[in-house]
Amino acid sequence: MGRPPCCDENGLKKGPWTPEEDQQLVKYIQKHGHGSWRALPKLAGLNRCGKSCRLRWTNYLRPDIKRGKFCQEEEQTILNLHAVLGNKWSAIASRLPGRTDNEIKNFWNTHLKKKLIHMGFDPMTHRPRTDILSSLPHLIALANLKELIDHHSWEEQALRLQSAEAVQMARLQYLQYLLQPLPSNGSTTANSINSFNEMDVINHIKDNLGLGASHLDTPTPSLGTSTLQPGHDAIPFSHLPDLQIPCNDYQTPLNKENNVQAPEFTALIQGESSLNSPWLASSSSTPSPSVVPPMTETSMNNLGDACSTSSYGEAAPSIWPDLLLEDLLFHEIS
DNA sequence: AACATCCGCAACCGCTGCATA
DNA sequence: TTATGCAGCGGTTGCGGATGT
Repeated sequence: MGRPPCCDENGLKKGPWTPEEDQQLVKYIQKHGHGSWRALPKLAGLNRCGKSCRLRWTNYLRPDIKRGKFCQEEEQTILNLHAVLGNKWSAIASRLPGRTDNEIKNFWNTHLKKKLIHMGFDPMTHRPRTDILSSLPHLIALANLKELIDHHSWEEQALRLQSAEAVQMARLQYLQYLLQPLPSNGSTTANSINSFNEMDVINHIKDNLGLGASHLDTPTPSLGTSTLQPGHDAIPFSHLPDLQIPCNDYQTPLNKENNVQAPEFTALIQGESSLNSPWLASSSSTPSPSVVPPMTETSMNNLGDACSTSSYGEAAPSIWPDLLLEDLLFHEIS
């Protein structure tokens, strides 16, 4: 409370540590333990503040630190834990032996966060982003998810239920899109759904599905074979609590009332479910060149099929973008 | 080859929570 | 109960190397 920064005192050294300083610190701690961090620098003969010494030790010099790249399992564990705990880096680090909170935080900020964003997820909520353009990859992934499930007997019944839930979510996204303005490019007017320019919508769909003009401009399907490419990145849904934990009252990640000792949580943080999931299994054996699985003809159909059997559509307002997108996504291409 | 930009990481800063007097 | 000191945490910064132009 109102204390001056410790390093301001007496011109204590800041910045990168030299090998000599490292050696001095390690030597002292190995001999005496760190004891009081505030007292340590003087005792160890270092011209540093205690805080700096503590950080250097915990983040770099500690003998049990594991160095090198994060493996697939570690990455999945971080995703799982972050979905539950949020930015509680030290809590996450405590579940990853040899990794420091700083390292995990850096890895999150430089890799995982971007990855989730690219896949159409909000990195804070781990849920699909609410604007359609950024969530298109997610919708694509959902469709592929269903396709995948249809070709696996693996926990089929349970996953079908989850798939149905996911598809419902996709439909919700879709509706949300209809209720949001497109980014303005001069030809559209914000906040007015009736003022959407038809070509804008079509172009956005084209751009974001990565489809050539022919796919939308002609009725001939040319999306290639309908196989899910195993080399592509795993769908990250396995870490989503509502898809993985049989828990109806899941709340926000930061809600301290979550019972983190529940067996479901234990399974979650150990990545049991996700490690057994077919997409992780398929991706772990192959490098992941692309974040977004490709949309295939079959996955398009699957998404369409699932949506056509849902009751959600009946409640949707009957407006032209609805029909247009239904056509584009579910009928025209197939 | 030179310069600009991007990226990853180590370290710092400021805040919070806990222990203690 | 309040003030103080400390350790720990999370956000942010800045440096150096890698990559692109």
